[in-house]
Parts: sequence; structure tokens; C-alpha cells
Amino acid sequence: MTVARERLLDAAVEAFAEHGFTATTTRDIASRAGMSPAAVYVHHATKEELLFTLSLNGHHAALNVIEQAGTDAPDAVAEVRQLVYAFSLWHAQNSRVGRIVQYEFRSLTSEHRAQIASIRRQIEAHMQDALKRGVAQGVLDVPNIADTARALLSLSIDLVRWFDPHGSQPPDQIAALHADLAARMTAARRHPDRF
Amino acid sequence: MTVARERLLDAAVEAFAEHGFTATTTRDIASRAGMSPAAVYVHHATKEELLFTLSLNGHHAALNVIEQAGTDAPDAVAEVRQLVYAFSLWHAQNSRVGRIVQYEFRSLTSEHRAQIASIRRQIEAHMQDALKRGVAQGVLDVPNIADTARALLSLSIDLVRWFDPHGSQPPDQIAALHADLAARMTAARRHPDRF
DNA sequence: GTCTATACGTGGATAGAC
DNA sequence: GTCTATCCACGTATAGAC
Repeated sequence: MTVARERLLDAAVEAFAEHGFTATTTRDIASRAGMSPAAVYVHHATKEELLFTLSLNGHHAALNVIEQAGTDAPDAVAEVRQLVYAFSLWHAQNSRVGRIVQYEFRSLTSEHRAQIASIRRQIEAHMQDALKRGVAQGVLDVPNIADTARALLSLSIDLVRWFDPHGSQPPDQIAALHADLAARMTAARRHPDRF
Repeated sequence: MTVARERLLDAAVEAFAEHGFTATTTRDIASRAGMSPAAVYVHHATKEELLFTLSLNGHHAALNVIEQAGTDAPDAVAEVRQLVYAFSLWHAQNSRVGRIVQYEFRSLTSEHRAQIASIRRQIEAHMQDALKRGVAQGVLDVPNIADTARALLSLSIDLVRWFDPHGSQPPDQIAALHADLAARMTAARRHPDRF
């Protein structure tokens, strides 16, 4: 509720994305938020708890994006396309948070890691379910559901490693390309013959 | 040549892969190599120089792998398949080094970063060239060469984020899947590869 | 080349005034 | 809730003996 608490979270996103969690000092975070080093601890118990808050928010947002996408798709091919489009778009539009979410996982305490891991499993399960539906419908050809789901998510996630938010490439363009590639990777070459 | 120097490099791979560069202490590296903290500095000037050596070796190895692959491919579809197979196989078999290579880039000095970046451009160019040849031959359908090349590399690179070297999944199995997906992503419709 | 000992800076977190 | 001042642990790197 306090404005200061959110200013500190924003400052932490900047700092963690720029230098990484371990290399970021609480003094740097405080300074970016225009506060003294001590003020950090009024609003957040530890530096790790700050990271956990960001990571939890980020994972919830990503899960929400993938759960909302594809609900009005006419068939499973369109659904896969929409899931990958939405997931890639989110990672391109939130590449700083995405980098923290993906790369600072091991800096969390084991309890916090376990909580985050559960959200990750929900994201993977959602993609797997879409593939399974498509295979059952006969419109997708996916020999290996689990690994292919992971490969589709990899495309989006790896965005945060190289995507430049200040660059000229529009997020929706790369999302559209990924959606096309996803459709080609999974679509059956033709619909099964009907007797 | 000295054995100690290589023992320290091996120890650094372990430590950096496990905790990340910043969170790794020189004491930890020395301890894993069975030496005193001071001994590190007999063989390596700084901790960053240790990272640079590992990163340079790793990038050279990855570049070499992709340059050797696909040389005897009968056509561009097979070449793309072989490039992705080899690149994914290497990342699965060297996931610890791969993690350092991919995630500790920003911990390098700007001079060292520039050297590494040049090798990365060569890797990207190699994949792009294969796609261009295939399009020219008419066996590949790739509307966006640069972004598609990056997507193909993403599949392999993102392996290091989740691949478990102690898990049960064989490296060649995930490499084969990635090769299949790469072929489906890029092959022209009228020249289907096996899938 | 390896050790023990240590200098020296830095960083997470706290104390206590306002 | 914010500040200044500070504690204290830790980490990189070096000194100097063997």
C-alpha cells in the first residue's frame, strides 16, 4: 500500500535485471528508490525476500497470461499458436522481470524455490494439455508431449536472454514468428482421413 | 601445462555452475581444487580472468561443434537437422559449462565481453548461412532468416537452463527431438523430411 | 608453487535519534 | 517511516615464509 514499498520493488527490478541478484547491493536498490540503505528493511525483511516477491509476482503474471490465452481458439492448432504468441509477447514486453524470474531462481531459499517450482509446473502442464487435446483431435502430430511442450516454452523464455527492450524489434513481431514456428512444429501435415 | 592450473579450472566450472560467478568465492574454488586460497592467484590473475578462460574455451568448443556439423549433409534440410542435433547434443553433454557460457556473460569485463560477442556472432552467422542456402535451393521455407536462426539456437541454448546431467534423459534423445522440430520449423512443405 | 596470515574494502543488516 | 552511524561478517587479493 505504501508508495515506498512499490518504489523499492521497482528499484529492485532495475538493479537485479542489470547486475543480477548477488551482485546487487541493498545500497544500490535504496539509492534508486531515493531512500537510505536502512529504509529498505522497513518494507522488506531481507534482500532475498525482495527477490521472492518479484519472482512470485512475475510467475503469477506469466501463468495468468498463458491461462487466459487460447480460450477462444477454434481448434488446437490455433490454441497452440495463441499460447505461444501470448507467452512470447509477455516475455518480450517484460524482459527485465523475465530475466529475474528465469535466472535468479537459485538465489531463492529452498522454501521459496519450492513455491515457485509449483507455479512453473502449472505453466508446463497447461502447454502439455493443449498439445494432448490437439493430438486427440487429430490436428496435432506430437510424438513427445512433455519435451515438445518444454521446447515451445523455451522459445519464449529464451527471449529474455537476448531481447533488447530499447532495440527496434517490436515485441508482437517476434511473438508472431514464434507462434508460426510453434504451429509448424506441432501441426499434423493433414487431417486424418474420414471413413 | 601445470596440473594445478587445470584442477582450478575444473573446480571453477563446478562452483560457477552451482552458485553462479558472483556468489562463488575464490576460497570455494581453491577448496574444491584441494588448495589454499592463495594458490589460485599463482595460476590465474583474478577471478574474472578465470571466468573468461572458461567462457572462451566454451565458446570456441561450441563454435567448433557447429562448424564441424552438417558438412556431409546431402541437402540443406539435413544440414539444419545436423546443426541443431550437434548443438543441442553439445549443450546437453556440457550443460554446466554451457550455463556459465550463457549466463555469466555480463560478469566479464567489457574487453572480454567484446571478444566473446564476436564468437557468438560467428555461431549465429553459421546457422543463418545454412538457412539461406536452403531457401536458395528451395528446400527450406524461412521468411525471417535472422530470427529463425536465433530461434533454432534458442532451443539448444535453453537446454542448459533445465537439463539435469544426473537425470535419466539421454542427451542424444533430446538432441534428436530438437533436430526433428528444427526440420519441421524450416522445411518447405513440398519437400517434407521424415515426420 | 604451496602454505599461513592478513590487509583492506564492501555489503547485509541493525541501533537509535528524530 | 526516515534518517545517520555503525557493527560485523565475508571476500578478493597480497605478503612473506618454506
